[in-house]
Amino acid sequence: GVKAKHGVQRRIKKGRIESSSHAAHGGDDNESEDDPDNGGGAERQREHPFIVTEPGEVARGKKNGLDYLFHLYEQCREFLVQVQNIAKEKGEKCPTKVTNQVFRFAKKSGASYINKPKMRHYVHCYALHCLDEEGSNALRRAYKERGENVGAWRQACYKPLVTIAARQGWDIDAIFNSHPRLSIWYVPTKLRQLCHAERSAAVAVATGSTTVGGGNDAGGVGHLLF
Amino acid sequence: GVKAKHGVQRRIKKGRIESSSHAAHGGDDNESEDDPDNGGGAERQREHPFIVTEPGEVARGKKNGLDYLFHLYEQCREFLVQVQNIAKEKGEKCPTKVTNQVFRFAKKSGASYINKPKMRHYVHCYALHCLDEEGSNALRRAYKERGENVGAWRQACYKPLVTIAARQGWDIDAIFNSHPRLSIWYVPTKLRQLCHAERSAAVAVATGSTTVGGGNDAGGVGHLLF
DNA sequence: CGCACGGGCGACCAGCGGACGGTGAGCTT
DNA sequence: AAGCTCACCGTCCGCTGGTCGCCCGTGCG
Repeated sequence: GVKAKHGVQRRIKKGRIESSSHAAHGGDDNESEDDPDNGGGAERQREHPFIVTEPGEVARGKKNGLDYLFHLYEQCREFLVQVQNIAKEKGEKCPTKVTNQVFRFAKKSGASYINKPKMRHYVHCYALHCLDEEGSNALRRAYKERGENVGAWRQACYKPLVTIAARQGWDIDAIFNSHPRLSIWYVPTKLRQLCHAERSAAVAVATGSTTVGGGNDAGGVGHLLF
Repeated sequence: GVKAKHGVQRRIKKGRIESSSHAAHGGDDNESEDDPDNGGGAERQREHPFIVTEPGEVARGKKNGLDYLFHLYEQCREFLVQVQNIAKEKGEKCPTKVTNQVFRFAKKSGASYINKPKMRHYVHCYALHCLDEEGSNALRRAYKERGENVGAWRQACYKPLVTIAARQGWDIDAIFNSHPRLSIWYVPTKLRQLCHAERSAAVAVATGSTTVGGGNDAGGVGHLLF
C-alpha cells in the first residue's frame, strides 16, 4: 500500500555531537553574527529551515529561501559530473543519477549542508521549477502572500506536475528523463503514485465507469489524499 | 583491486532438498529417458552443463548447447518486457535492465532453469553473439574443433569484445546501451576492467611512456590477467 | 563401477534507494 | 522566558547488484 510500514519499526536516537569542519553555506548570505553560541569550535549543526520566498528574494533572519534550495540541486549536478569523470577515468561504473556515492562525495568535498533526505524531500519542487518556471514562480508568490509554510507549498507543488504529466501521456518518468537537469533525479514515489491515481481516474471518466471520482476537469487532483 | 575479497568470507552450505515443480526445459530437446532415477516425482535439480557447440548444432548426451544458452537471454528479455508492462500498468518503477525482480518473475512463471548467477556468468558471451555474430560463430567452431571446454571458450570471448571496444573509443557501456538486445544487461565488471586496462596500455604506447606492456597490435589482450 | 574434473547456482555481502519521526531551532506570546 | 510549532537530517530497512565456491552431475578408464 501507499503508506505501508516496513516489517519492523524501531527508531531509537543516540545523542548527537558533530565535529565536521567546513564553513561554506552557499546561496543566501544570512550569516548573522548575533548568535551568542557561535564562538568556539562548534559549527552550525543544522541548516536554517526554508521559507517560501519569491524568485530573487533573499530570506530574512535565520531562514533560507527557495532560490537557495534550487541552487543546491545545481550543486548536486556538478558533484555528479565530477563523480562521473572520476569513474570514467578509473574505468568504473558511471552513475547516471544522484546516488549515495554522489552525496558522499559532496560531503567529502565540504558541502556538508547537502544531504540525501533533504534533496529527495524537495525533488518534485525542483522538478516544477525546471519544467514550468513561470508556474513555479507564481505558486511561490501565491503561497508567500498567503503566509503559508514550506510544508504547504511543498504539497502544492504536486498538483501542477500532475497536470503537466496529463498533457504528456502520464509518463512522469519520460518527463524527468527528457529534461537535462531533471534526468539525474529519481522520480519521487509519491509523485508517481499521484500521476497513476489521476490517470486511472481520468480513464474511468472517459470510460464511463460508475465508481468514485467526481467530474474533475483537466488538472484537478481534487480529493486525492497525499 | 580486481579480485579483492569482501571484508569477511563465510560460505557454509546447508543440505539441499528441492521441491519445485515444473517441466519446461526450452531450446534443445535432449530429454533422454534413459536415466533410471527419473521416474518418481523428482525433477531435474540442475541444468545440464553447457558444451561448446557450433551454430545450429544440438548438444548430445546430458549437455546443453550454446544456441540454447543464447536462447535463455532472449527469454529473459521477454520476461523483462512483461515485468515492464505490469509495472507501467500499476504505476510503479519500471526496470530498464534485467534485475532481481525479473529473475524472480521468471522463476514464478515456471522458468526455474533461469537464474541470476548463470545469466551474469555468460553475459559477455551473449554480447559477442549480438555484436559480431560471425566472429562469435567462428570462435565457437574453433573452440569446438580444439576440444576446449566451456570455461576456456567463455574466457576467450573477452578478447574480441575488447577489440570491438577499442574501435568504438573504449566505451563499453555505450556499446551495450546502443544495442537493443544488449542494453538490458549490465556490463560485466571483468569486461569493463579489461577494456580499461587495454585502453591504459594503448594510451601508454601512444604516449611513449616507459612502463610495462609490449607492442601488441590492435586487439591483443595478451598478457593481461583474467 | 569409482574417481576426478569442472561448472551450476544457492547463498552471502556491502551498499543502495527509500522512508520516518525525534530533536531542537526558531518564532510568537 | 516559556511554549509550541514544524522541518532537518540521522538512522533505519527491505532489497539490490554482484560474487564465490560447495556440491554434485558427468564422462572416462
